[in-house]
Amino acid sequence: MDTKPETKLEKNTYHHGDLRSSLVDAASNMLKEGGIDGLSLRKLADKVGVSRTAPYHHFKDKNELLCAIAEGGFSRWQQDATTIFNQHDLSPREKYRQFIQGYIAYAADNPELYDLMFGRTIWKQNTATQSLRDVAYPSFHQQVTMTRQWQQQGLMPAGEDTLRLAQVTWGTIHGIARLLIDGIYADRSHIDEMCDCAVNLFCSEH
Amino acid sequence: MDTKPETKLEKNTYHHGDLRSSLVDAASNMLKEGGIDGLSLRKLADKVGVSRTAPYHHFKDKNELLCAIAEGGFSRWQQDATTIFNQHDLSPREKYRQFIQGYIAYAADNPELYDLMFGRTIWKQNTATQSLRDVAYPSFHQQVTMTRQWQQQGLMPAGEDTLRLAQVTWGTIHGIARLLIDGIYADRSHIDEMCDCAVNLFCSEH
DNA sequence: AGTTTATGTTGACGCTGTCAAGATAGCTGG
DNA sequence: CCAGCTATCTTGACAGCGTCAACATAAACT
Repeated sequence: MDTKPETKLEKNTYHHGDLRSSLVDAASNMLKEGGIDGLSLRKLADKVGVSRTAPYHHFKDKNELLCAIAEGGFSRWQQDATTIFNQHDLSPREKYRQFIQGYIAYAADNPELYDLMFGRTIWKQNTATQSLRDVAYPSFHQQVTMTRQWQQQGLMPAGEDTLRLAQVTWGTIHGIARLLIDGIYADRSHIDEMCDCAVNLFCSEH
Repeated sequence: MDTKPETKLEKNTYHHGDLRSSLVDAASNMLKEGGIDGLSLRKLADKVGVSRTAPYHHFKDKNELLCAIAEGGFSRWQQDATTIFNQHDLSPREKYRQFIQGYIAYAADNPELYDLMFGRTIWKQNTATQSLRDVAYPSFHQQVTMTRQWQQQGLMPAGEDTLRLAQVTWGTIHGIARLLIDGIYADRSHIDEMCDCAVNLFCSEH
């Protein structure tokens, strides 16, 4: 409600006190609004109530700030994913279906964040922070681990190489997610049907 | 070899004569080098040998120029695709495999162009030119037509809704292509194996 | 208490896309 | 052939961007 950055009381001190996390929070909101290009360090500093270059004492450049935001995105998705994965009362097939739906729902609910997490801005230029890598790589690797498990459960063809199978299946849900958040699949009402179709293709048993 | 834009002879006239297509050509090269963000209208004008704002007499803004480049990309891919599709001596399964490989090869060979053609810059903001739509929409639709044919040939499951099946299969190759060109799948040497794996999953007969 | 270190500020630079206004050349009609 | 119109190209200007350098303040440590 305040325009001034007074989270508690009297914050008109010279030092902000908690600028770094305030920046990440505000930047996450700005990202949600206008995407990566719409996230301006100058507007961000203005919104938090500091001068233009204050953020540079907490992030080397815009890329480091983006990596910090992405980090939060991976943490939150990791939570969602494990929640789905710990529903032991579901059949493997149903659990896989819910995983796919949850994945795409996360992307559809946070399109700009997903674009940041899995887009070229960070990975193509190879500018990921070490701490981002520490969160992201396990998330990538988990896809392979889960695929191996699905193969052992007889859900997915055991004959295929696990890594290739994981690449293709993740590629599928990533591709559908991207086509949605990039505005090519405009109709969001058929997500569930697409997920069902993908499950039918990938999973043998009914 | 020339720094001056003399394609034939004496072009030091006030009017360039063929500026529009020169711009699209040079812009396509710049796109290939530095991507969408690296494509600067000012540098482009400089490279072609005109002033900063000359391009604005041929394109309303940067978006219109990007749409013109994308248009060329769709035309060229359409040619590649029909070439593959007209190889009547191949089995349906082998033809599908080659289609997938050709698709991903096109993306991998022209990563920035592919990003432009199927990325959010144009489609998310809904800023596609009419003439771009006229080329792109048939290309999107062709995916559905081909899928129906593959279903009729018994290559793909006839029970699935054609549109959903097309969305999922295209999503798959699009997703793999994106993960490659966005730098997440760094190793390009396993593309063929991934394509084979996808074909195995999607196609019933062996 | 004095010095170092962390943090915040103002100024400046070069880059970007794009609008406005003026200059030039080619086309079209009398 | 010449007047006028229009398409094209020019320079000037503006706001916005990321980021570096230099300086100011406050906190922390010796």
